[in-house]
This record gives sequence, C-alpha cells and structure tokens, in this order.
Amino acid sequence: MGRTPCCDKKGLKKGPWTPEEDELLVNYIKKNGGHGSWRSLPKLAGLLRCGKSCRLRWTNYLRPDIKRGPFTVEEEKLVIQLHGILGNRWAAIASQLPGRTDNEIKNLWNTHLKKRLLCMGVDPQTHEPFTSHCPALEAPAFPSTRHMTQWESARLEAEARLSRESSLFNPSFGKSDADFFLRIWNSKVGESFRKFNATDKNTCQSPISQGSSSTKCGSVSAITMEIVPSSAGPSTTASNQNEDAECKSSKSYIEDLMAVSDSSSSNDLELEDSSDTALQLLLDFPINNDMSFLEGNIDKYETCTAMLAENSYICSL
DNA sequence: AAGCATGGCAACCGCCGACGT
DNA sequence: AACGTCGGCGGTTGCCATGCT
Repeated sequence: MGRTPCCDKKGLKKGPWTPEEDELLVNYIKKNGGHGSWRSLPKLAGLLRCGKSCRLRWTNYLRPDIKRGPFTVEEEKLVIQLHGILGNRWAAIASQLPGRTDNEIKNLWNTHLKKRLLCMGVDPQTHEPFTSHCPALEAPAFPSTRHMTQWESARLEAEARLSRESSLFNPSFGKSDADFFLRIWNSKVGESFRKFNATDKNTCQSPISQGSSSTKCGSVSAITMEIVPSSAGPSTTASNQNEDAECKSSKSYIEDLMAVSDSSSSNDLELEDSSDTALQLLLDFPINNDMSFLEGNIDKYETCTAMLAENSYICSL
C-alpha cells in the first residue's frame, strides 16, 4: 500500500550547501523548466541530498525571484500588520511580500520585530499590551499601553465584524477571519485600502468615504493612538486630559461599526455593496492606524533595554 | 591578541493535510 | 478504508560573523 519510501537518508549529505551543489540544482531546474518531483530531483540532478533539502534550498535561497537585502520600513510595517491578523503563519505573510520567503520573515520577526514590540510594551504573540507579567512595561512606564487597550477593544470588535461580514461577502467561504482578510487584502478593495493608507490617511479622503453616506474617517482619526515615547515618563497630565475624549471616540467607533453591521444584515446585499462594506471595514480596521509609532520608538529600544536591565526586570514570555 | 557573548541567518526537524496506492 | 508518501509549514538549532571585555 501507499507509495514507495521517500528516500533512503543513509549517505545523504547535510549541512551548508556548496556553490557546486547550488549550481547543480539551479542547472537542473532551469534545464527541466521546473523542479518536477522533489523526491526524484536529487538523483536526477546528481545531488547527494534529500528532496526536502533541495526544495528548501531552492525556495529559500536559489529561486530567481528572491529579493535580497534588508527589509524596508514599509515591509516591516506590513509584516507587523499581517502578523497581527495572521499570527505565526509565515507562509501566508510571505505571500504578501513579493520576493521574501517565509523563513526570511520568520527570522526578521524573531530577531528584530519581536524585540521591538516587546520594547513597546506589546505582546508580540497577541499584539496586546502587557499586563502584570512585565512590571517594567506596565502603563505607568508606558502610557501608550492604556491607549492601546482601548485601541485593542476596537480592533477585536472589527475582527468580529469581519467575521460576520465574511458570510455575507461570500457564503461559500468558510475559512478563518485571517483567510478572509487576505482575500480582501489581495482584492481591488485591498489595493484601494493600501493606496489610501499610504497616501491619504492624513487628509481623511478615502476613496470610498467620499461617496458613501457615512464616513468612518472621523472615528478612525479620533481613535488613532498618540504613542508617547517611553522616555516621557509616567502618565502625563496631557494624556489624562485626553482620556475621556478618547474613550468617547472609541465608543463612537464601535457604535459606528455596529450601525454598519445592523444595516448590512437587514438589507439584501449585492456583491458591490459588500465590496464597499469590505473596503470600509478595511478603512476602519485598526491596523489602519499609523504604525509610525514603531519607527518613532526604534531608537528607544536600546534605552528601553538598558532600563530593563537596570531595574532587573525579567519578562516571562 | 584571545576569549567570550551576542545576533543573524541558513538549514534541519517534526508535524500535518492532501493525495496516491 | 487504511496506510504511506509528498509537499508545505512552523519551530528550533547550530554555525558564523561581529562586537565587547
């Protein structure tokens, strides 16, 4: 029963690839117009490797469309945003960054972005602010975390909203919210969203808001966090004064979301309407919030690390 | 200059879903 | 239906380069 055994691992080479091996693999794939069966490839190409090793080498290193060089700020932002939605689904995240491999993104996350979020007082796994697990990163030292809690509430609401919308948008689509998000992300709707996010977020002129009956721009702007650098110290007077207004904004944001939900569920939705709604959801989606706070705090990383060391705080991850 | 610590990254390992027999 | 492989994926490891003492 079943197929014949994959490959006899005895005598197969492991470890780093030599230039000669790379050449053999590349030449074989070029010559045959593709890799074909990975299982039979090593033998046909004259390699003493298992098919799995060949596949990994090709997809992570030798593929001609691999983008070399450091990640741009935009790419890093995108990785953080997508990780917030998709979690550790590196392949799914990589599919949104042309030329980048899942391994590369995974390494980027584990070596850079995770630390950066930790420094920001954000749990890199849940993207939620830390609570009592890490005293050094609690609200007093990081006033921004209070804002982020409010922000997170709105985000969760929007995720729930997305989930509900998914069944209206495409009833046959029964996968996760994350998958639904990717579908929108890759659609023209998502394209519009990204363009708006990149160019028009400051002017509040979303392509759809201009034509729709009710704009969510106001609430989006209102809820946008003001990230205070950690060096600003414990909660400032200004942030206290703004707290009420921010809470109200959060409330109105959620009310807006619910209003959209009610209207959409009570009407007969045509595809175009759903697309508009989907775009609006993307515009409302809290990842739309400017991630520049990360840039602004990159420089704070070393300071933060020093502070943590100085206070002998140990964060349990 | 030597030894040690740290960070970055390529590669391996093990698991899982899809699919062939 | 059961078994086994393939291909893909995420987690982890180990090597190497660099910086620090």
